[in-house]
Amino acid sequence: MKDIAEAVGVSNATVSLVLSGNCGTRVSGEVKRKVLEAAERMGYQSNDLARSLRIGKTNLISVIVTDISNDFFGKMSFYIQEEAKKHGYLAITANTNESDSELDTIVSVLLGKKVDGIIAVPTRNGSSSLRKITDKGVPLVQLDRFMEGIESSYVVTDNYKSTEKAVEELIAAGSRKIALVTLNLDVDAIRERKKAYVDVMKKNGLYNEALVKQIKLNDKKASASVLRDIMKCSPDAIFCSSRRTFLSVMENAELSRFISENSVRMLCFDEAKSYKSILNDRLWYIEQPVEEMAKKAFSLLLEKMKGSSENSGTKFRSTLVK
Amino acid sequence: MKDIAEAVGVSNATVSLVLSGNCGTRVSGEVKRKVLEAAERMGYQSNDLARSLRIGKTNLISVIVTDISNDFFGKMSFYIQEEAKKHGYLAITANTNESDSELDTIVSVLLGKKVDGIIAVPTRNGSSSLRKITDKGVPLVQLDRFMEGIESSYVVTDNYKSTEKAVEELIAAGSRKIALVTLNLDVDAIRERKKAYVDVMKKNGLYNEALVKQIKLNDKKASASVLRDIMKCSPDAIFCSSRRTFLSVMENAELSRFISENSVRMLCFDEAKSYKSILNDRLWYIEQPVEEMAKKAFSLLLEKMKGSSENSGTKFRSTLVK
DNA sequence: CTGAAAGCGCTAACAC
DNA sequence: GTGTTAGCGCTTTCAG
Repeated sequence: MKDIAEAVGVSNATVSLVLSGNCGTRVSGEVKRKVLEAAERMGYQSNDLARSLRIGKTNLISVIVTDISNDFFGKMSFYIQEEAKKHGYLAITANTNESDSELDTIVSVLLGKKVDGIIAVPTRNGSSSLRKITDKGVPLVQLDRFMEGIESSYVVTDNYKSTEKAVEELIAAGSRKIALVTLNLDVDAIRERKKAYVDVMKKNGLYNEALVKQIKLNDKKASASVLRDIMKCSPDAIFCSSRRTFLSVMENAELSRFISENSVRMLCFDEAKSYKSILNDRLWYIEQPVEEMAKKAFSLLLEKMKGSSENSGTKFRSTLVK
Repeated sequence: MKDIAEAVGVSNATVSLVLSGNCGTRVSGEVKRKVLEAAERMGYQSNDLARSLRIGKTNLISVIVTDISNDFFGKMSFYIQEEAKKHGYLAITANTNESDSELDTIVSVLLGKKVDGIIAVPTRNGSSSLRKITDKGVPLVQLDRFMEGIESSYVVTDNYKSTEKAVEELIAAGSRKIALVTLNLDVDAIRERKKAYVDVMKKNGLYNEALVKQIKLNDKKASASVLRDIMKCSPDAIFCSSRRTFLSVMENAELSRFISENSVRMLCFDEAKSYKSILNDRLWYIEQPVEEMAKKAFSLLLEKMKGSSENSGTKFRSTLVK
């Protein structure tokens, strides 16, 4: 910038005014043209570090998810990024892999980078990390899951109701022995889905503990044996309470064969479109409105970044795709 | 930091020395302890903007890919991030969606953020954007594809040889009418895969132009009709020259049924493990050594960030998984 | 062992 | 319309 100022023969300040576009009529057209020309010619590249340091704003936000390889979060972060871009923000995605400690280090890094706001999927015991964010006065929006007692807005889906409806329809369609495959992940979203399943099954006199299977996040061997057990109780339908469990089921060769040979109905909590071509009508899935959720999450964050201290939450309704 | 200095009763400089860990014996144990205690108590959070501005280093690198929803690039960026973390860098991933102009704006943003280095998958006509990076003296490593005339190291796989071998084995296994499904994407990697296929087919007197199909990146309708055409020539094997084309094929209900009913062999350039449970032995895929590539890419970048002006390239060998 | 002070590149009063 | 200047929070010589 200094170089440009010298080259054109004006002051630093003038150059800054022109380049940052904050110069209404303050700078003469002549000078303006010269400055822009020189900047172009000299390949000027602004320095955001200095700028952000000075103005106290980075135009950087971050979305922290628990599993970036999960398409739901992949899409979510994609849409948030798009939305952020529209408003002049850069959104970077970070991945905790469901680990509290990783969440904590990520939060530290982000606070160091002076992000203007954070959209985060809380991990099981991540509340202290989240509190670090709000303590620093950095705007926060919780996504997909909700932790009480944190000064933040949130965006979630109605896990209980969506599951309830889907399982009821499964029963209405004739399924009786509906197995549940869930995850050893103690967060509200997963808990609610299980609860809805249990409630509906009990209400219909179909509940049987043997039908409930839990697979372990980081223990493939144990999970494989759990999956084999499913076949033993010969279910006529399997409800996978997350995409992760659904994929585990489908990628298990034995179980996958069992499903197609016995025309077992599948219900997946989360979009599973690509499997429609194999399972056809026997696959139903619960689709969350990812794009709207992303937009909402960003707009809530934006409000807070603009200075609102109000916290609000939105619970979205999912749809059952048959 | 100023607050800590005041609280403890020492100077700014001393606090900085302690907190940044650059204080061998320079600071007395007593003072050191006090400073650390005060920092903890007051919830000190360092400001990377100021620090980076001062030392001229951000410890931030970026990996620019063309399609983050593609698992190959997803894993790649994951492994690069892991590797970066080990060396004290934060790696952020950006997505060009194969667009030259998006690449260009991303590069501008990153240069503004003063990243210490960039690992990028070039888009078709992205050379001018890449040159902006090198012109600023920012270390660059090209990934997956290679563009001549850019001052950078690179990491790619041997697309030609891997394809050649795989198609030859397909023929050895008895396939005669091997269809090729490729993409309208004019980059070296895709071109080489096609060339290898054509060469091998011709060498074996099996080449037939009707077996070569090209689907369009952003035109689902046109692609669907192309896919239907494949069935007309009743191939006994289909070689998909990218994961993207493979998924298009598998997600097309008609074609997918055709494949299973006629026991068509499938060959996919890229890992496609999850489809093994459906296609079993009839699916072969070419697996690129993602993790090693990621590590190599980062280590090449690291060398350049440490000041080496040498450019080197590595071509990895893929393996055929049956 | 510790403090004073300059300066990274930029912006925004305020002065002219 | 344009220039001068202070200062964002930190590091790092150089003096003491």
